Amino acid sequence: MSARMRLAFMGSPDFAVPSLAALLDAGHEIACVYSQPPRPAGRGQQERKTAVHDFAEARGLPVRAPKSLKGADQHAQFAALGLDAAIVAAYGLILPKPILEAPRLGCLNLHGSLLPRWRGAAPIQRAVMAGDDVTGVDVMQMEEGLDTGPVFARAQTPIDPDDTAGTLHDRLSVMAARLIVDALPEIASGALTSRPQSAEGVTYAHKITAAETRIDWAKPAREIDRLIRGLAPFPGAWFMLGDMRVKALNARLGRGEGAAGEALDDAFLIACGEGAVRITEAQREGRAAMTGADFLRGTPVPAGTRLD
RNA sequence: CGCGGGAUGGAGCAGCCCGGUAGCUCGUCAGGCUCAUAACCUGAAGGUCGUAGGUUCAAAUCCUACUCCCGCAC
Repeated sequence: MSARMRLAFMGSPDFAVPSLAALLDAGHEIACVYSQPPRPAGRGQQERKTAVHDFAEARGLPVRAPKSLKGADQHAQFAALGLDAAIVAAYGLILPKPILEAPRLGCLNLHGSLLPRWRGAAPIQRAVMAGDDVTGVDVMQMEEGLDTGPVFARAQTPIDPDDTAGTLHDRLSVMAARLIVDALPEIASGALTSRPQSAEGVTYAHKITAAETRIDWAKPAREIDRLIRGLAPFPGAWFMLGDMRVKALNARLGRGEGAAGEALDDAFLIACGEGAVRITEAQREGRAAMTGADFLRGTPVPAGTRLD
């Protein structure tokens, strides 16, 4: 049994939950959980706690949800925890230098890409959208730069043609959990040392903007297929079917040529600027997501239909 | 109380405005045909139309409250 360490866990969305759970299961002491503050979100603008926040409370862990970590107060409170290390996973806040340096081993970040590729906010989605054939998770020593720190350990996984950001996200979050639990004792003992990131191959995974989620059927099928899978299940790539907004939540490359946006058969094969894609999962506004076949049963899209 | 859509046999939907025998596309089961690359034909089973009230001779359909789900916005 490895040494029990005193940690802080800093994370917000679903991605981070398995890691927190794994650290607890491994017997580490989680002195405090940091998460983004609850915000009005979802329907009705209800205040919602983050996934990590909910999980931490359910496990009886103390939670802090400051709007920012700037300021001497925050620094002092954090330092007072007397940590061995802080594990950071998709926290969503910049950590100032005093925070980074407070724990004995500093702050370790779990990042969903093979650094230095896809530094930043949306690495998983960007990897799928770019058509990468492999990705992974890294554990790195955090520094002041954005995901620039030296890497301790990494786990890789191929991106399959039917992967979506969602399937990849789930896989990577589990991989991240295993990775940090395995690496932590070795980092503490010095058995594992970090390597600086390569200066080459640096890319930034910018946040997804609303503008890029609309499908432009004039683009090549290859790109549209990746866009659909990269934005699924959230926020979803979409198009207009008449005056109805429809999200395409999964797709695969198909065969065929035609006017961009034209349905080439009755089974959701849509012509793109070059080639065609078959939509295999879709969601109409106000309705639940469903398979392409189910969607078509209630909302036929006969050959010749034009999508926008 | 941010805006909006939805809840109808196992799945996806129509019907609701203009109350009056519950329909479509599938699936399932049985039989036939026969080989199909999300086959075809015939027949059958399966629904308290989200919940609770109200109006009415009569409510899936009109009114009220409630529950759950989803899209946008964030």
